[in-house]
Amino acid sequence: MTAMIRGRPLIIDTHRDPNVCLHCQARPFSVCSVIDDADLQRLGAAAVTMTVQPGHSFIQEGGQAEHFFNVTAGTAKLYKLLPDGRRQVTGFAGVGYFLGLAVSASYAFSAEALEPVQVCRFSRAKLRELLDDFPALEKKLLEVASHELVVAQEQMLLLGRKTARERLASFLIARVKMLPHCMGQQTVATKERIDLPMTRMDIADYLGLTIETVSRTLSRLRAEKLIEIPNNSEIVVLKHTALDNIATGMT
Amino acid sequence: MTAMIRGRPLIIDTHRDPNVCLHCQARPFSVCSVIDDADLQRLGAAAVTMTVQPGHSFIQEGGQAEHFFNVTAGTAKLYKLLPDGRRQVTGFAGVGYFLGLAVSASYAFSAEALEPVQVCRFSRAKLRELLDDFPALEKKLLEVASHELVVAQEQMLLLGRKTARERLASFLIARVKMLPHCMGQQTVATKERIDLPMTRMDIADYLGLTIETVSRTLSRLRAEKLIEIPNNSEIVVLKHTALDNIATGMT
DNA sequence: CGCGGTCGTTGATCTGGGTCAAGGTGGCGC
DNA sequence: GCGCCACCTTGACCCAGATCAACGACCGCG
Repeated sequence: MTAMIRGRPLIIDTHRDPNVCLHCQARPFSVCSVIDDADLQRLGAAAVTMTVQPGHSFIQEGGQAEHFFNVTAGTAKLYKLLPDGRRQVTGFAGVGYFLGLAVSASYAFSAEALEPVQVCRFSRAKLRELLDDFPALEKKLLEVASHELVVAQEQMLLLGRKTARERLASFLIARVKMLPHCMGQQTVATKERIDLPMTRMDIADYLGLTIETVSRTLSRLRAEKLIEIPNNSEIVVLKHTALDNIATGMT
Repeated sequence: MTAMIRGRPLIIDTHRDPNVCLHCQARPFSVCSVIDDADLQRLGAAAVTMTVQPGHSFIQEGGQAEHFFNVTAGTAKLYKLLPDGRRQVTGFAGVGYFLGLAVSASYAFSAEALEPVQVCRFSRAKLRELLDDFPALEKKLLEVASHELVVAQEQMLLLGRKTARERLASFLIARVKMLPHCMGQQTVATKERIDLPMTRMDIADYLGLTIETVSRTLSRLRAEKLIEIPNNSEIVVLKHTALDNIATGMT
């Protein structure tokens, strides 16, 4: 059982149920989905679960890359810094996200919890063992990495060539697409509610903008009745297709 | 032997030496390096070699992703387009570069030859077979993909947060780093000659700038005696460390 | 309930890099 | 050799988004 001690950055869970993985709600969304139920105990034995409090980091850019992580709850931001403090958020890691793929000796980015984050931590050596024993896991990781690459290229297009308006629209549409798919018909006017665990500053650093531009642009989209902003951590997409057209540069 | 027919975009080599891979000069730089000499014939049999003339594409964004490619000679640019023609070059693929990692049904980017490019082409099915038979190859691909991800994150930092001057400096330093390492001592004043197979337009599209800004910024670096520009396809780095400081935002 | 602090919004102004425009340059074919 | 054409450079001006500044909204705490 995980001890939930407030005020400490990391809480490492020492008394583990050998069947944690079997009941893990993150499994269907993560690389662990390729491991059979029968083998899950091996996986569980190799991992340590950790809780990271908001604002605290569990990966530091440039630090020794000794571990791999799998997010099982919450959201973290991944970012790189320049010496003078300029920040680029390279992504947000939600449930199921696999972190630490960088094979070099040190991490290429930092990871900081936005909400209380729970992760499974694997040592480099343990992961290697698992990969040798479960080729399906290695295949899955290659698949995940390939997908990440596609996403990264899309983000390069955004950062290099899109306007502020297009960047915000792209961000909102991407967030809508990662909502648990509702089964009902998708109409043009369907209300889609997005949860934003990150601040405006994080969004700005993700989109290569300033906080003021993010704020102004969202205000304008609201004035145009494309979105609603019920509160700072929620946005409702009112006109999905219109926003999608803006996102893809068709407006 | 490869027929070198000018004026056609793609030349597919049909009469192949079963030992092409054994003598391939690109092997040490490519994923093929993990395959034993004894198994190289299998690899060679699975591949078709192709020559692509400058200006011609061998991968189209959105097209059916049926093949994987390994560059064995020349350089290609990889890019994504917006509907109105805005372009983002996501990378340059030189000798040894493995292309097509995207596991989805269609390619996420286009690839166009800058110089005559030679590639080995594998069908999706053949590659899958090879991956199943040579786990080392799969490991290597995961390693390559992970490295690509690190590079992509670095490029996001560049596109999102660096100034034009820092972008050009980063580009030049990255090019210097991929030169065949000369064994001599690296001094601050060491002349390092970079070959640029791409146009200023390609560089601009890679760095998220316009052609004019690239030109102006290079002129300024030349005026400051940090670089020399003997001709349009070559740049000599005169002050590596000064340029490196600019690249990393320390100036 | 008031206070301080963080986060977000909005307005005024500034500027790095984009846009528009006008040459320069060099390689290639005839 | 000469002219064409693609590529590059340089200058003048402009604008999207950054910067600077002020204020508002919300929340936890004493």
